[in-house]
Amino acid sequence: MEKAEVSTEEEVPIGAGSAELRMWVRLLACAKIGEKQLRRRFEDEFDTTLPRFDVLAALYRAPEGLRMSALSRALLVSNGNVTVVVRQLLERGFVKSKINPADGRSAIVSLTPTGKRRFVELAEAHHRWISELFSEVPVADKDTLVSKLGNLRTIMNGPRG
Amino acid sequence: MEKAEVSTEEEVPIGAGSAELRMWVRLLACAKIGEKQLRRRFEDEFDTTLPRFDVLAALYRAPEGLRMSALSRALLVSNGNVTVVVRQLLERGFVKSKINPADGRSAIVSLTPTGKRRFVELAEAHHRWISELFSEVPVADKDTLVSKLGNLRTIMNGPRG
DNA sequence: TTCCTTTGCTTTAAGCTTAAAGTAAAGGAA
DNA sequence: TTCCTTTACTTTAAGCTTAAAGCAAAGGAA
Repeated sequence: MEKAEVSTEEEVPIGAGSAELRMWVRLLACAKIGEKQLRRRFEDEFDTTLPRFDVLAALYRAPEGLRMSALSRALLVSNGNVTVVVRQLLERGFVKSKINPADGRSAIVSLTPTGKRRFVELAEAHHRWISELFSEVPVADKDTLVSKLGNLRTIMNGPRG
Repeated sequence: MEKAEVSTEEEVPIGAGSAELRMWVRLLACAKIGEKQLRRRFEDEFDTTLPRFDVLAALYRAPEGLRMSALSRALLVSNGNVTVVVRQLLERGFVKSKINPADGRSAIVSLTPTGKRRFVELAEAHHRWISELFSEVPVADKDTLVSKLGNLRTIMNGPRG
């Protein structure tokens, strides 16, 4: 075969000229490339993962602890996923969990002293990797991207978010 | 309840003032929000997944077919992953695979006529969802982001990519 | 030919992720 | 009290993803 006419309107990659589509494809590519690097480095240098780091980071910013559902919302992942990742951190002694005295259904998760030290260690490396990854980006571009991506996120978080 | 919200950044954690870090956090948040929406819609409306769509898209742009390793490179995923997703599409009759006559180790994967029609259908919906998702973004911002994200991707794909 | 190395792909083990179903506490209403 | 609904979380089934190990063809070298 090899021929098999396409017949359906557009011959060339559908929607190739759309600014929205090109913006999305590029955004996604950047995110994937960066995530891939960070994943590999967390694995190689610290034997941990990005999701675990994300949980530690959220808890570091909340010294009083967070409920599971707050973690889920903050990290944009499902409840079930938080359960899994928090359990791994519990097993490693980086977080602790206690029943919410005000509501027997919910737990309050927070960092242990070991977990705090661990996060500081990971965060320094993380920051270093990010700086390195973007070291060749012109300062003006970084500022533009910080600003425009901030607006974009706000819009994407909107009603149809 | 209702309290316990976490601002996803600038709470004064480590490296809070860094433009690189803020850029990265925002980029990642946008990508996650968008992916979540697309995943749900592909599932709800077409009973398929984003990775399958990505493979169809790559093959649609290569009428002569692609080798597994070319797919892997194009989609930024591992070889093993391509094996899995291509198998699912084979089972559904959307792609076909033949041994590369020039090299008995490699296969050439390409769309079937059914697969072409399927992709056109999915791509139209995909384009519609993206347009909708970004409909409130000012045109100037879209253009800026297309441009700056293009540069960013080039840099990230660089030597330490 | 026989060996060795490289290359292309598949399989496997482990971990991430989600939606949906399940469990259980909370908070009322009757 | 008993029942009902909501809320918080966990479990499960299914699928994505990777790195590493494995297999087999290709392409030489001896």
